[in-house]
Amino acid sequence: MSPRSSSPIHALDALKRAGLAGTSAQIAVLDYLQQAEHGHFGAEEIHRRIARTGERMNLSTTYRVLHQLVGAGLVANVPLGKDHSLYELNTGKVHDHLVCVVCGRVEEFSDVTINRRRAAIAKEFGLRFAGKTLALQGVCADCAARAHPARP
Amino acid sequence: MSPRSSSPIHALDALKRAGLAGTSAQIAVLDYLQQAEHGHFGAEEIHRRIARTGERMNLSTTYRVLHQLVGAGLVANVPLGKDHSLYELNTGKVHDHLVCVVCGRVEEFSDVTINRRRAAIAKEFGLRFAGKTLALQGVCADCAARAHPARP
DNA sequence: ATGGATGCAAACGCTTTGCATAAAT
DNA sequence: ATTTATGCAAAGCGTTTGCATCCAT
Repeated sequence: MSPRSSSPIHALDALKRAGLAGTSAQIAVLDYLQQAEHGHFGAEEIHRRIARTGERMNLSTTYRVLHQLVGAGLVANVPLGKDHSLYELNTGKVHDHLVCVVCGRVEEFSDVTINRRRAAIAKEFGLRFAGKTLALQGVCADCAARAHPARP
Repeated sequence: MSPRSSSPIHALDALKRAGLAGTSAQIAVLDYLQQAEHGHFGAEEIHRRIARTGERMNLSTTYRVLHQLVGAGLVANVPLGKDHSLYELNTGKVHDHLVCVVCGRVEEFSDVTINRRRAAIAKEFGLRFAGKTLALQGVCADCAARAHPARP
């Protein structure tokens, strides 16, 4: 893997620009999410990973920070189905997700046709658009192969 | 309103055909969902409404029955966003939902273009399609008007 | 000294479970 | 007699909250 080297300064910058205090907890969370761009994580996981780096932080703080970051528009919380919602860096790009129900892997995609229809439909129903949830669930190729090794 | 008159016999029929026992609890739940076709309800709500009819049923039984019905394909559980999932009669028709984040109203829609793109994308990613979640969230016309009565 | 951020523990809402009872075949 | 469904109460899970403390301005 080639994780872009840690960028706590960059994170601090972004936090300040977003009007947040830039506490060490905020930095730790945002920094982790930035390193793992295009990664999708549950709050527990984020917390656990940060704890591993030595940073000592309470889980409730992780939740609180996550809320702040979402509020500030730096992070997005994506509902991926029932009882499954993850946090990701908000890149500003509209996209949706594919989720493997076996291994939990998450991929992103973006489809202009879907996006257009989606907007049109909301308008049609007089819905002042506020958000969307689109996740395709299924079994990814790897997991399918693993389940039926006979027929790869 | 014109609620099609109660159809416990029809419900029992459907249950038997689906291989379920057809207990009074199962009948009550399915019947309620059938009467309210195109309605969307949380487990609590279903339970409460049934209780009102005199039928005495425990909430956990409601959940268990709901599971059975979903398993049998008679009912679908639709995740409508974070911490929001409702049960609806499974009519077999593919459709998605619009949700008003203010009043909670749920509308259904079905868009062939979206459905097609969705299938194509899943295939493209090698995802053996298993399900989808699409809900558009926003403020419905009524709630918008209520919020800004000056500018209807 | 003021306001926000934190840890901790306790509460939360929704859902599931264990177990003993009851019903149905 | 065996299986299946039910009620009840308790636990579960992920998340949120109250409160006292801590930190930074």
